[in-house]
Amino acid sequence: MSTEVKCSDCGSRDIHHDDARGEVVCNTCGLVISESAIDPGAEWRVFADQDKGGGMERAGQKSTQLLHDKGLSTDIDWQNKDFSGKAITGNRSQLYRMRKWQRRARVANSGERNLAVALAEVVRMCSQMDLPKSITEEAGVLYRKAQQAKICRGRSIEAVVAAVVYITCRITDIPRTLDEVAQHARAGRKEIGRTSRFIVRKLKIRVHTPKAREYVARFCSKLQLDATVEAKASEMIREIEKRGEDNGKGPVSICAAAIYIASILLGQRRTQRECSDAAGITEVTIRNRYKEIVALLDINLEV
DNA sequence: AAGACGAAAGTGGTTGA
DNA sequence: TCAACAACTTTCGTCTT
Repeated sequence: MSTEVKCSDCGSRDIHHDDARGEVVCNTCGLVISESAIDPGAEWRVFADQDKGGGMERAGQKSTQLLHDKGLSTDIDWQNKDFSGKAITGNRSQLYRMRKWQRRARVANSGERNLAVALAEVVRMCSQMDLPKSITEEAGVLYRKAQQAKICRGRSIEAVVAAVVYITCRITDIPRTLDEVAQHARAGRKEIGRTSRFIVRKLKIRVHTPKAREYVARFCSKLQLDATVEAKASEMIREIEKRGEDNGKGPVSICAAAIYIASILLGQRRTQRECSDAAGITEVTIRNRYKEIVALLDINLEV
C-alpha cells in the first residue's frame, strides 16, 4: 500500500499499515496515526464538557451512520487469545462456532452487505465533493431509509447513492447542481435525476426548489471575487425574488447573471465565459438573464 | 484575438388534457 | 400517455474592444 502520510509526531515517513487491526502505525516512534483504515480522512472530536455526565462515553471509534454496523461490532480475533493476550483455554470448537455466528450476524444478509458497499460510496462521493461531514452522515441516514423503503430494488447502488447525496445537499440548503453531483458519481446524470425524484416521492421528503442566493457564495469563491461583489449580487437577487421575477427561471442562471453584473459594477469584471463556467451553464443563458436583470432593476453598466 | 451579441434550431423536463 | 410549452443549450456568423 503506498502512502504519503507523515508521522504527525516525529515526522518520519517510515510507516506501515497493520491490516489486521486497521491501524496506520509509525515505525519510528510507534504512534498510531489513524485508527481506522476504513475512513482515513475522518476526524472526530470529544467535547469533554458536553459529554460530561451525559452517558455518552464509549470505547472505540465514534458511532457513525457511515459504517454498516455503525462501527460498534466486536471482533473475535483469529488467534486463540483473549483481550489481554492470554491464551483461551476452553473448548476450541465453541470458539469456532462463535466466530462463524459473528461473521453471519454482521455481514451475512444481503441488505447489510448492500449497505456496507453503499455507505463506502457515500463517503467517497462526499469527500470528493468536499461536502461537510454532517452531510455525509445525513446522506447515510437517507440511504438507510431508502433501503428500508425497498427503493434500491432494480436500481444500481451507485445511482441511489448519488441521488441520496443530491437530495441531502438540497434539503440542507447547500445545493449542488445535478451536473456537479454527476461529475463525482458513478451513475449518469439522467439516472440520478430520475432516481432522486423517485426517492423524494416515495419517502415524501419535502424539498423546496433551490434559491438563487444559495449559490452566490460558492460561485463567487470559484471566480475569486471578494465579499463586496458577493453582497451586491445577493442584494440584486433579493430584489428579483421579492418581485417574483425569478418565476420559472433556473436559479443557477439568475445567480450567475447577477454575479456577472456585480463583478462589472464593482470593477472586478469577469467574462461571461468565466461566469458561465463557474455556474455550469452557457454564455447565452447569462446574456439572456443579465439583460432582463439590467432592464428590471434599471442598472447602468456604463463606467 | 478575445469577448460580447443575437438568431435559429435542438434538447430534456414539466404540465395539463 | 401524449402534445404543448418554457427554459436552456448548441452552433455559428457578426460586431466591438
